[in-house]
Amino acid sequence: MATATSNPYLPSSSILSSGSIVHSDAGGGVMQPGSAAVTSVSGGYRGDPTVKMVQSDFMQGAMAATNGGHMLSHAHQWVTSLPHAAAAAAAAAVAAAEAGAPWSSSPVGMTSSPQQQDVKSSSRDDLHAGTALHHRPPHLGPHQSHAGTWGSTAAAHISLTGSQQQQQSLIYPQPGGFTVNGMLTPGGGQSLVHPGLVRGDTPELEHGNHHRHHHPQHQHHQHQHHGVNSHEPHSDEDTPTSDDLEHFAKQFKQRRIKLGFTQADVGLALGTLYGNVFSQTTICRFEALQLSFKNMCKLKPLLNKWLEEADSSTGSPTSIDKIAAQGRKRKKRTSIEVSVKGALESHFLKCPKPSAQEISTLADNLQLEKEVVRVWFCNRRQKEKRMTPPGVPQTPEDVYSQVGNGHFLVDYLKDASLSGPSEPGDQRLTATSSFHQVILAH
DNA sequence: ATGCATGAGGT
DNA sequence: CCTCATGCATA
Repeated sequence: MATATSNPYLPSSSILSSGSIVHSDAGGGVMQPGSAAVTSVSGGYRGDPTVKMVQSDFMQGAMAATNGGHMLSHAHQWVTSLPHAAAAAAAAAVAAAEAGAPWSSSPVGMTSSPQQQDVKSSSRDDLHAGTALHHRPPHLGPHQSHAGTWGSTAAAHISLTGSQQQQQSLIYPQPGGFTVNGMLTPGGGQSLVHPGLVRGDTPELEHGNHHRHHHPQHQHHQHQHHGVNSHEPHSDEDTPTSDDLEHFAKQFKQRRIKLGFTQADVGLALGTLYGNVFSQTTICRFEALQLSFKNMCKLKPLLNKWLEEADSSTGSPTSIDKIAAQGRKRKKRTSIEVSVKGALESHFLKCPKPSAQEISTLADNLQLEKEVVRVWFCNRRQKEKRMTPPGVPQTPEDVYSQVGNGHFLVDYLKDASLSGPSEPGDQRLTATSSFHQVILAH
């Protein structure tokens, strides 16, 4: 890492267009009128005031037309406003309206737990003291109520499925006991971080060992509760099954919550414990089984370990450092309008892997940067490979209802035809264990 | 909880 | 350019 190139990301393209109004399309329309695709701004980091721009555009909701190629939604303009001097206010970003996709639109009762992670805003250069953010609730907890499955193992070696091999061997501090969490910052302690230092490693996982190519697919057998205790892949080398993972994820989440930790806390703790920090996002995705099978396997041991220590920690607060956000220049998240998403979705169904040229054309039609479209497809493909299909709740019942109004899910067939050998080895693995599996009609 | 993004590896 | 693992920024 260490790419110190600071270079503001400038959207060069400024397209204009006619202002056709009327947007709004069914689908959810939960956005503020007027702004369709917005790119929210974000302050510059370090002493680099970036240009902020706002793209506003209006469009009509024309979508669906897959081939026709006239689903355009044109018109959008970029407004650039230059920040000058300390921009304190500025943050305003706008709102994007992406809302859920058709299939995943499940309002769900999200637990709103305020937690933010990270504050950045140093207008000046350099660091500033960290802000205090946590106030981790005292984990009171009666730890160890049931050691159930994985609880007993004293030390889970991180040997996972062979995905990650070396890597975190360096750090492995705190042998027995102390705290696992680096959270619990006792009011006020905060630490900064050394960017890039903590994790000097590369998660390399490759497909060196191929042994877990059995996609469970549709197996709806739930065998849990082995009368006695036996289950669980004895933490050593064995590839967990989807069921195992599903289970583990569930238990994990439960314990975590019981102990009073947030996903972010855990991610941070993992970093201090093993040297691999993870974000709230990753933990969240793990719990929701939204990672690839391989990735799940890789993370499980780590989380397992954390869990063990977590409930054994008597509450000795050990503060540690946390990672700081480094000054990086990230392109502002582009919000793609619902109708545009619909169009993309349609194309995706036709062709998950459009050629560069096709992407260009599409981008042109939709008036998005080509890169944006390319990335969209990449992400879309990734989604398709996750363990838990998007939007599928954890309960079978809901699945159906969801399906009812949603539609396509997985299906997939291998590809590898079309341009050359695509898809290295394997990697797909859909299906959690008990439910779902495709519907897809088209 | 998720959408869009970045980057490391592979081809 | 893709795939994959991850995460910032958001809703």
